[in-house]
Amino acid sequence: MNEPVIQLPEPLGSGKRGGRGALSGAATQRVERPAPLREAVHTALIELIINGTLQPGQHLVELELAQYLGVSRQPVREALQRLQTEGWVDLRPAQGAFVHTPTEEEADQLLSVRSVLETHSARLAADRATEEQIARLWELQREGEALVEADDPEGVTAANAKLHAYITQISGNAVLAEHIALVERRVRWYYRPIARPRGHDAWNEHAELIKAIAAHDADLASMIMNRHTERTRQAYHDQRVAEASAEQQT
Amino acid sequence: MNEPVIQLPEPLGSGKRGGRGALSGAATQRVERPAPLREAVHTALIELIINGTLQPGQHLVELELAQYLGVSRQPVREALQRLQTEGWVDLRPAQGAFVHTPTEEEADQLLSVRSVLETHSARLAADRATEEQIARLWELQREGEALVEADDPEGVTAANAKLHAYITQISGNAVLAEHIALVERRVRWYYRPIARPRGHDAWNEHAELIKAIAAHDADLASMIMNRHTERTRQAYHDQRVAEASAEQQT
DNA sequence: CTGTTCCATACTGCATACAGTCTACAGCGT
DNA sequence: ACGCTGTAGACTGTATGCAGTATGGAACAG
Repeated sequence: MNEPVIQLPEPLGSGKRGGRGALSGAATQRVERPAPLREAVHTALIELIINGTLQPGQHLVELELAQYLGVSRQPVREALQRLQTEGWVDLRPAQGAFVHTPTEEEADQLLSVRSVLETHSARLAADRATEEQIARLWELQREGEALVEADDPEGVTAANAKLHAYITQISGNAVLAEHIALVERRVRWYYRPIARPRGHDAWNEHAELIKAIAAHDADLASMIMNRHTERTRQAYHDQRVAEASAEQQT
Repeated sequence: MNEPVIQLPEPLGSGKRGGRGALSGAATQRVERPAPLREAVHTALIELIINGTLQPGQHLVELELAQYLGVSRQPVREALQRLQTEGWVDLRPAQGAFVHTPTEEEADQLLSVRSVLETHSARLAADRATEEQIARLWELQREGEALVEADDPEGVTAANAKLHAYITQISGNAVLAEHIALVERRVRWYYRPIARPRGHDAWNEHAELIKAIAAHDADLASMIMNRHTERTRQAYHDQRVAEASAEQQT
């Protein structure tokens, strides 16, 4: 009825019935549990949603996904469960899974929550950062700046995520990190249609932030991060508005 | 091997094979989707974990749970998936589900995250609260105070949760509400062993908070909520310390 | 031509079946 | 006595089967 016409690099459950990963033989010293198929399916589906292969609102038929990914319905269902709690799909009883449709309001709320969490993370990071970690921050900063110069939006986005993730790591609060990661991925998705990341100014703000962390000035770091994330949120807003008015003129 | 010896009020999937809820017949105008079994299982398991029937570290054997709840392994597995992403259980590949073991560190991190989120929620609520909502807040406040007077710890805890939840609702940020709810339930669990909620002083703080919200003073409301949640965190800490030293003397 | 009813089909939700892996214990060797 | 190896049982991970419901379209009435 529908026609996904989606291409997969490799069939996830590669032939073998037992479905154990290809690396079963390599008996490295570590116990190295073979990752269950559901994990792979989960990852694959997020990727498909983020890159737009699976469009918002689209009905995800379990059997189709299963065949496409080369597994049975079972792992697919389990992955869908998790995707629902993470906000990627909506499970409507007796109807199945639908790719979640992000609303403008929800995007704003996500950015707001992210702002709060990241601000707290910056505060904690300023308290705890070691010299070594600060050095690493400057390293990430230089990498980011280089990518801005090279005008590589994809790279800049990745570098940005990396820097923020590292700050979160420094903060030493795993629960906080989990929640940020959850929000972060969804933001990245919502954000995608209007992709173009902020350039020089964002990274200037990063530099300020790192300075504050290096000085262990928690209040300042927190303040800068708050301003930083709120600006991203504003940029999102402006873009939407611009988009809307552009649409009017068409 | 193990002996859960747990008693269930009623068999979840009550006989009927199709497993549809008992309210299938009542054809009210609304479409009233029959809630899937996995939902019921999910709720039931959280309850069992919170009330201590399922102890931290315990191995959850799917078949046992299934039989106990009167369903098959399938809905149990799906519920476990969700429980994992929500932090209630750990799924070890090829070994199964184990009730998550809360560490002291993790509890502190959760309280910290909750504090940040609730603080933000209070700020937003102060901005948006309507007269009607404020009236409702005072109502909840009175209920809570009454329960404190009546020395009903269970009731106080519930009233507390209700008040906080309502503030979150007023804030109008659904994403924020989700995250708070996620953290909240785990906190309640971790907190349980040292249950006794703070009494009068907590509710005095609530009153101050509601006043600030009623005055639409976002900064003040935010400040009060921050102090309030941090105190709860401190209370948790003190209790742990007291416990530890008490144990020493034994 | 429009609106309604009925039916076929597709898909979900749940249950069951099967294959592979982990664990513990018995038996053997040292 | 102690450690190693082999084997049986238990449990997970995955696949398949089955019943019930939602949906779209055809047939029919107005």
